[in-house]
Amino acid sequence: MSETLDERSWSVLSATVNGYIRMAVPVGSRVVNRLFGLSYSPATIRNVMADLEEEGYLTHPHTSAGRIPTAKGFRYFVDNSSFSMQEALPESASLSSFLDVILDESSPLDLLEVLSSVMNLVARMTNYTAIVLEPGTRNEERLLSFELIPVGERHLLAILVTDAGAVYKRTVLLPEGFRTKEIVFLGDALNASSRNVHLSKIREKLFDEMELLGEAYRETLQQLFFHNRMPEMKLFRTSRFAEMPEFSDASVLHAVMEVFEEKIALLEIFEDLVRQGGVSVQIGSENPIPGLKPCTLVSVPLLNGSVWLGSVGLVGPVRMQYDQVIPVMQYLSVRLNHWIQKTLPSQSPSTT
Amino acid sequence: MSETLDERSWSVLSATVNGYIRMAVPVGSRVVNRLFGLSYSPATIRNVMADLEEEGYLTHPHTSAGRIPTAKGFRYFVDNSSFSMQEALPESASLSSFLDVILDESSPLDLLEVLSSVMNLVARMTNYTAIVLEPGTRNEERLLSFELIPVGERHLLAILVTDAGAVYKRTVLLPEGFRTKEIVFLGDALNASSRNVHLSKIREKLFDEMELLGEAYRETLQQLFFHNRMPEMKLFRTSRFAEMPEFSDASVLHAVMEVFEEKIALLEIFEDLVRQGGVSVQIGSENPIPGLKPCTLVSVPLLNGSVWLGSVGLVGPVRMQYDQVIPVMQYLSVRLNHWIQKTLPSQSPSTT
DNA sequence: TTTTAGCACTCTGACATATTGAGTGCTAAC
DNA sequence: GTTAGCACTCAATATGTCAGAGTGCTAAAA
Repeated sequence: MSETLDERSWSVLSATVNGYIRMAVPVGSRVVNRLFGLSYSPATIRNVMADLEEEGYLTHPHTSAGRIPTAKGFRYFVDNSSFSMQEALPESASLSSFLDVILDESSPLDLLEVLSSVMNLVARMTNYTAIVLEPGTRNEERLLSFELIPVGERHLLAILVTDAGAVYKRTVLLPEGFRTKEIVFLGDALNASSRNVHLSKIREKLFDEMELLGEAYRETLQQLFFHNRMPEMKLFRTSRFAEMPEFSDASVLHAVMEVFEEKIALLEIFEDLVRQGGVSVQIGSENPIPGLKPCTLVSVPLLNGSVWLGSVGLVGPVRMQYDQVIPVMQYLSVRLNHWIQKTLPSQSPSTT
Repeated sequence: MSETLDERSWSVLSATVNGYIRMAVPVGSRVVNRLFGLSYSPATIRNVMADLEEEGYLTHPHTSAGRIPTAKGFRYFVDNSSFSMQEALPESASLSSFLDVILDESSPLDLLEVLSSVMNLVARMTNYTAIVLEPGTRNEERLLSFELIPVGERHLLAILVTDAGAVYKRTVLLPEGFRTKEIVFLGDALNASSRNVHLSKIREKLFDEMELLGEAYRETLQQLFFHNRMPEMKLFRTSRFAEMPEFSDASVLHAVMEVFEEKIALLEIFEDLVRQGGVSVQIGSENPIPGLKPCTLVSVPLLNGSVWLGSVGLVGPVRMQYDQVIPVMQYLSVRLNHWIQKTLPSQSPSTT
């Protein structure tokens, strides 16, 4: 799709990108020549850079400044570099052994918790902001268990477990004169009859049966059975942004922080990236959120078969250490998805 | 304890504090005279200000600048002002009706969720950062229900409900050759025998009984019964700090953000403030966290009898709109604690 | 005795101006 | 095709000036 650069242009581009990533300052021909040991003189490099600028890979903040890679430049760099785990991250061994421990099948299983502790470590290792996302209610889930537990005099706690390992809970006040026994009985019946049935099916069935009941019953039943779990998103080390030079402008920083706080926009991005699978890299304005324009988002969806269970991601400045981040995320993608497939009950579409 | 200011000093101090809160800039004698309609001339006010400075209520950034209140000045101001809800916050009516809806006893009950939606609104109304804290496992809790639910082939989901409305859950892999039935039976027995008993008592009892069992059993039982819930802390609108002039210095902002991220330090503060009860105001360096020195924390513990269920708080710059924040938090203290006492099962210390 | 007016003084912040240096683009030589 | 040399540009820094806000002090007024 995109044209290919010749050997010399590529070496100049990649040196420029690497230099900018390392120093956060426009890099000039001299630096590229000296620090990266290119065998061309600064003058030649200047010529190449001028060409690269014309083709849209580099820019110029002002006449007498060095070059800065554009989004296109970063994109080309990312697409044409081959990153490898071993040389990238000195702590890669410790990440691997950490995963060995935490993904041990004998340890307690809670997706959000596992992902959180993993990404907490990754955030610390890479020095970028990590994201863990667990989407909200998904109708593809199947019921594993439904329990009603009386709490105090007039409350009932409903607990609903699905095959995705999700636990939904909700406490409901029973209206005056409500017969607790009846509803508990109904719950038991549901538990027995609807095991392994998709949640959406159960809802349909319940709606049909509820036609016969009175208003008060209906209301309470709705509350007990139809919980929606909100999507859950956790962020680690967002404070890093306050240290980075490209966010020294308070308004830029504020914009990013607001994106992190609202979460809805991020959720949508992750949703979109699920179908893509594998490691996605969105550089700068490649993502649709305005406040996130100065950032790059590297993300990985987690799937059990075709069911989306969650996503993990890393956010940093466009000037990100791609050579570290991408191998780490590739590695995580493999390990985590493997673990999910091995540990969670598989979801064959047979009983749909 | 602290000396009392005469009428005139007080009016100058309070005008200075109010002016500084409003404008975030050192206030001079002229401003105090004009904008606050004091009947003294700027010269007199200067004299008073010089006195107040000597006594430690005000400072001077440099010779020809206006005055800034010290922490002591703010403290005196807060202690000696009488704030009232109605005039303070124009949206107070909407807060009140929001609470009417969300604290309706017929709506589903989940402390963390309720507090979160309330403080989310409060953060938006006051334009400060709001905190909601639910402490971790508390041994004062009593068991309401214990359920074991088989998940898939070899997993067991343990769900433990306490009278504080807390739900603990944990999924455990059963070792090879483990007799599921036996352990479910054990769970049922516990459920029947230990209802309304304090968690700590149950643990002791279980420890005693476990002496008789083999290693594999012990391990699994531990995992099933002894969950610890981590403290849960939620923050709303932390991004506000990026907009405030006193945090335009990136390192100051970063320090605050790190405090918000680590959470442990904040947790300790909230723990300390529980015994104090009611609305606590910690101005500037009155709190022990270095990074939070330029901030004021206003907090309220939530108690069911003598049991600490959670806390809510607001964090802003020392230059905070105390006349808004304090009445709001007082109001919240009353409404939320009242709701908790009415809604949650009361905890009499009889079965201790 | 308390309050106020007046005045000299100080310091910041804004603005204008010079200076430096990094880096470019171009041309001519290798 | 590559490189050395040179004139040029522009940001960043330093220096200097000036206005304005605000103080502290003293002496007069209440």
